[in-house]
Amino acid sequence: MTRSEENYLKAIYHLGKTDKKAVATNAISEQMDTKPSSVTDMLKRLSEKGMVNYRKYQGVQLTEKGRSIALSIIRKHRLWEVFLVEKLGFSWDEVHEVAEQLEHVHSEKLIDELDRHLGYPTVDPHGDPIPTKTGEIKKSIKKPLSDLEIGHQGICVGVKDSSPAFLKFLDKYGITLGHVIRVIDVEEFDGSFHIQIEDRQMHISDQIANNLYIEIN
Amino acid sequence: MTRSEENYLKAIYHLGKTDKKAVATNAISEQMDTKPSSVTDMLKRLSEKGMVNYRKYQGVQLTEKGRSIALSIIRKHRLWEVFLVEKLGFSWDEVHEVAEQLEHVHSEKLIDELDRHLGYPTVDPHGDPIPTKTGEIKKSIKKPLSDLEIGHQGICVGVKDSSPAFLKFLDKYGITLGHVIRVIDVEEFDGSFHIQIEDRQMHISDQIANNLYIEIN
DNA sequence: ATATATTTTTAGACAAAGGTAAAAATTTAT
DNA sequence: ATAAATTTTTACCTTTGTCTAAAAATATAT
Repeated sequence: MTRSEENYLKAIYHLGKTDKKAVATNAISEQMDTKPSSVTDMLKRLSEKGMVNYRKYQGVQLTEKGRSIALSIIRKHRLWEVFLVEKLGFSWDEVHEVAEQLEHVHSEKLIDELDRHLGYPTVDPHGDPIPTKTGEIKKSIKKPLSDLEIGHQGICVGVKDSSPAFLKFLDKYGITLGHVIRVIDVEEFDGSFHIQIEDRQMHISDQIANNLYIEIN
Repeated sequence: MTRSEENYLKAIYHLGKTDKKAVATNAISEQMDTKPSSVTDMLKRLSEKGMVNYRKYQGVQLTEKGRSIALSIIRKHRLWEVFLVEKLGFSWDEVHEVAEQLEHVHSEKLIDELDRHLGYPTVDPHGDPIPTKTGEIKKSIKKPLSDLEIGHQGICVGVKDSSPAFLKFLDKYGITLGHVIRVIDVEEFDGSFHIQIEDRQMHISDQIANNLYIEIN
């Protein structure tokens, strides 16, 4: 497996994980920031290798083999993210780029020992589940705050849009990863949210609520 | 810098570090396990980029820029080796291959934090010095046991030939990395060594003595 | 249902990094 | 000082992974 092949498998996994339908060439090209023609080339290569089922003009789906490799890359990515945050003091929004590189280091022993070193974590710093060695993965229990019903609560684990402006907003109002957030009420006329965050209460727009990911237990 | 360019710079550094003369194309090709023609191509590329001084048929030398990059790769390689041994429980002879991959991960913050996490080590698990962030490196203080004078001692830090047969021999006689070894006497007629290792004494052939690296303080 | 728009594929090119085989330069040996 | 041997380079080919431009297939709209 080359690095590029691994990245394609990962992209196809992420694009296909919600519904079980085939993933479109253009969707992959957008996700990977390459041209559709390059994607077509790679899909043929991956198909040759038995990693995907590809039918011209119909999109692709991962085979069992492809899915298993994709999950092993995701496992590595998320374990490294935990390492960077827990051991090296990175903040949750700095880890992605570095983990993108570390995930391609090949060594079974390395990842097994890293897992042990970290105490066998089950989620990464963004609240996403870490696949097991055998490729099992818990369905993500993360959803936008805006999907919570009144009275329900969860832990703030991430953001959808991580623009500097939004991150600055969170900082300003003291909203941090790990905080417990409960929906107290939703305004009828503008869809804004009245929330309890730790020991205080505040109002946020539905746009903000839609960008905040909450983990429910 | 591509991965391949980084590997060439590292190879040229290692081949050139003893004497200050230019490094030959064939030497590089042997070290990197590629063909001389491929080396010539790469030397031209590196020369374009100002990493080496290259004169046709005369070999290459690193420029300041090239040397500095080579040292930063070596720094990363050795810090990762320390990490693998100290934190993940690898043995000193398992780390090389994995460190070869990790050394190409690009992130200044990553390596700074790793250095801190490891307590700013100065040597890797083989006793080789770790270059500083600014590219200074202590001359290696490692030499074969056979170079020690009678009465002198040092710490066993590695082997020259790491064949399984030799490693098995060391295991059998309980010679381990980190042991203090002192030369008690050298036999005139066969050059064999009488040594003190930790709390016991033993006899080893000059061939063995030549294969054991000792660090002197 | 046919025309238009969009998506996907093909064809052909390029750069990186490698390889072969032959030519050129350098070194060594007589 | 030549001849022979060795080293290095050149010229050209291969694979990976990308791109552009044009052609083909599919989807959408009137």
